[in-house]
Amino acid sequence: MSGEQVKRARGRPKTFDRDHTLDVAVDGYWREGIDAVSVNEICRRANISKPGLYREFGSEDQLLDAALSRYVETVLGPALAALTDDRPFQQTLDSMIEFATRPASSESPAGCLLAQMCAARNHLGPVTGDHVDQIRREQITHYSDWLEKCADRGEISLPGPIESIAGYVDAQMNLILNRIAAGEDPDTVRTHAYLAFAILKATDVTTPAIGS
Amino acid sequence: MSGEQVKRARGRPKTFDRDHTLDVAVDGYWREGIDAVSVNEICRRANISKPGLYREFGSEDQLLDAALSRYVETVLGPALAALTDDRPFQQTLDSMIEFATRPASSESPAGCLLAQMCAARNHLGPVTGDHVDQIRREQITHYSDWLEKCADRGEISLPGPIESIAGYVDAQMNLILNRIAAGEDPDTVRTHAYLAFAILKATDVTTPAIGS
DNA sequence: TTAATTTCGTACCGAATGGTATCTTTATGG
DNA sequence: CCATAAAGATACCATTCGGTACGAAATTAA
Repeated sequence: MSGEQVKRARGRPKTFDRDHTLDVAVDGYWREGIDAVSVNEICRRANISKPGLYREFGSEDQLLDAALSRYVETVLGPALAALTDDRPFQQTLDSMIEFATRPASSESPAGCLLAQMCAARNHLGPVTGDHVDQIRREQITHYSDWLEKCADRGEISLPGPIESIAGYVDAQMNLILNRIAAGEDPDTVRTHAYLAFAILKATDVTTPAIGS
Repeated sequence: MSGEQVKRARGRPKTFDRDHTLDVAVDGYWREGIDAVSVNEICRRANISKPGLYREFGSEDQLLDAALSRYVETVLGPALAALTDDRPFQQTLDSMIEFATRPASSESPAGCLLAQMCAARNHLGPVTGDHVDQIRREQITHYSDWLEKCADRGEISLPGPIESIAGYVDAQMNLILNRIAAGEDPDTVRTHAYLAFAILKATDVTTPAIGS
């Protein structure tokens, strides 16, 4: 048996279910929108007391931050793992788009909590806001690495600096996710997605320099 | 001249300044976000009483609807007029993108109130919601007409049914507007915008080269 | 003047919000 | 067995929200 016989802390044993609370919070924020779910409502759904929640998380901002962390761990991280599988570009792109255009189900809501937070960046508290910025930077880096490998393999051509293209990919993915979350037709959004990513396949490019 | 000597209505003369109130509402919703400006706040800023506002508009939903109407009349309509000027495709596109990526100024906020409402479609009341849907359909029709003319002139090639491409253009314009509203760098957004619209110029599709 | 009519705005409503003060409960340490 | 400590939750706080009851004010019609 594990020597995990931890010396209990001094006072009354904690019964607060952090995991369940975060599950409830993530699901609510993701499915109905951040602004549409109050702290009170989360307490009601998770069947916990408000002071209990505040003892655990400190503030609404920090609760949102914790929910984002959990979302990244359980949903976004696994999904982005597809980028490092070194499969052919088209295969990876297909699975990314297929994943992003999945409509809401009883298991997981449509869209993406992070994309939603990006869109509402202005309304976020300082903690969550900084966290979102950081995650997004990391995400763009992931896209950048992915694109670089595909370009090295000659599977795509980059019509611009790779950081810029990675930012483009990120923006387009967020667009897809938020359109799906808004209830738009998945087929339409998929078609538009392939249009937007077609610029990576155009092998004839000599892109006319744009802008100044 | 003016036989405008209107017989005054029966009771106390109205002093409610509808125009000014709508100016205040549009500016607030547009600049700070719909959810970030309450009815109370609009009353405060417009220096009107709340019952006065409710007597004029009926409900928050209807106030938002009236604000949208005003926005379309004074901002969106004039801006979309560029689509019917029959200028060369590239010129029209340039001015559209230039207009959409204009950062916030003291005169007009960044982004677009309609694009903002589209993104928050779920949180809108029934009146405003239906109105947004209708305006968006009209807008896509405008894009469709514009694209059709440009295609007829051989200035662009359409990589799909025109309704689909018009929807793509609409989605991309909304993306641009909302990124600018979120405070992103205009140059970056512009670069990405030209990437997204590059699919219309792809002359690799055996397009009869224009004018040699 | 007086009655009818219309608009005005103060002052209020109940509900919901994010956040806490405080007392009770349950544990450990001496 | 009592003190200390931690976590429990009820019941409350001030504020804001969208929305309204209602009497005062201002006008026309008689």
